[in-house]
Amino acid sequence: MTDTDERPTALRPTRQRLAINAALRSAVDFQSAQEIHDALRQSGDKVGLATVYRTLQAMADSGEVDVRHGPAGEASYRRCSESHHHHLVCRSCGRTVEITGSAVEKWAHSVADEHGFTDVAHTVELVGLCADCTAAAPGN
Amino acid sequence: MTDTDERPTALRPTRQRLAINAALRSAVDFQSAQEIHDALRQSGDKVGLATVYRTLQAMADSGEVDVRHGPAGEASYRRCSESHHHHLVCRSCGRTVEITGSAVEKWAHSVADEHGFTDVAHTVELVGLCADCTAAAPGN
DNA sequence: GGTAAATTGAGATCGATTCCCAACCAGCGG
DNA sequence: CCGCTGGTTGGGAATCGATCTCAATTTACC
Repeated sequence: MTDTDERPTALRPTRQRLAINAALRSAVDFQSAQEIHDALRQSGDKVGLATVYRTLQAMADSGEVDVRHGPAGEASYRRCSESHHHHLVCRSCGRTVEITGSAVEKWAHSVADEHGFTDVAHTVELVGLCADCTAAAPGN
Repeated sequence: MTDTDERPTALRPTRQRLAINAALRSAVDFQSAQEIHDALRQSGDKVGLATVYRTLQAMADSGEVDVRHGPAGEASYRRCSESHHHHLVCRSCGRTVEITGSAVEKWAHSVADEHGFTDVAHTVELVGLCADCTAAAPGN
């Protein structure tokens, strides 16, 4: 365990990774891994699909990007602000709003603490109908 | 195009559908389609996997159930309008504690309202290390 | 320049979900 | 009551996204 744990990111800044990062930067919306892969191809950067998935996953893991699942279950990625936040998603049009909720953070910590839990992470997702979709709602 | 309507579902209350509905009712948490299918089998109700998927999808579409996606991307279903409780899960031993948080409910509603969203549902999950696992935690 | 470890990528594989299509079942008009 | 009709079912094939395998390549570092 000498250097075992102090070696979290032996990540090399390879061209592929930089390209993926750039692709994420230039995108405004959530993109699926395949869309990114495709975009990369068109940019002239030859990157394997596996690499895209690996990199995206690593980035999601380190919190550099947000992951979201579409209706079909496929994951989409988008670079996000570094601060911890959650999402409010429209279940009809998919519009996404980043929200922060210090109240939730505190609540999560206190609840965890109350039960003796430590190192707690939390996932919060709000799903509803945005104003537009509410107005355009059929069955309503 | 003219399906909009007053004749949304010529859905027959078949035994399969009732069985699936019952399975959802007896479950407390989100269940994947396959889990439901499996549970149905054990209950003696022979229902095809395809039928489970179809029915679940129809129910999700009509808003009878909520859909959620796990880390692997698989969909899980839960009948909505039920007790809003959440889980505090130990990421090491899997111990689970059921928790409630009216504070979160309120927060969710106010945030949604703030952004013009309506009919908001929320998913909250806390993951951490329970007391025992914290004590036994390796190295760090 | 040379070596070891990280990284890549093409294709195989996996797992979840959907599609296909013939058998089925329920309601009902004859 | 009987057979017709259309929604429904279900087993397995087809899809499709995501992951894994593993040899070749690249990079870091000496």
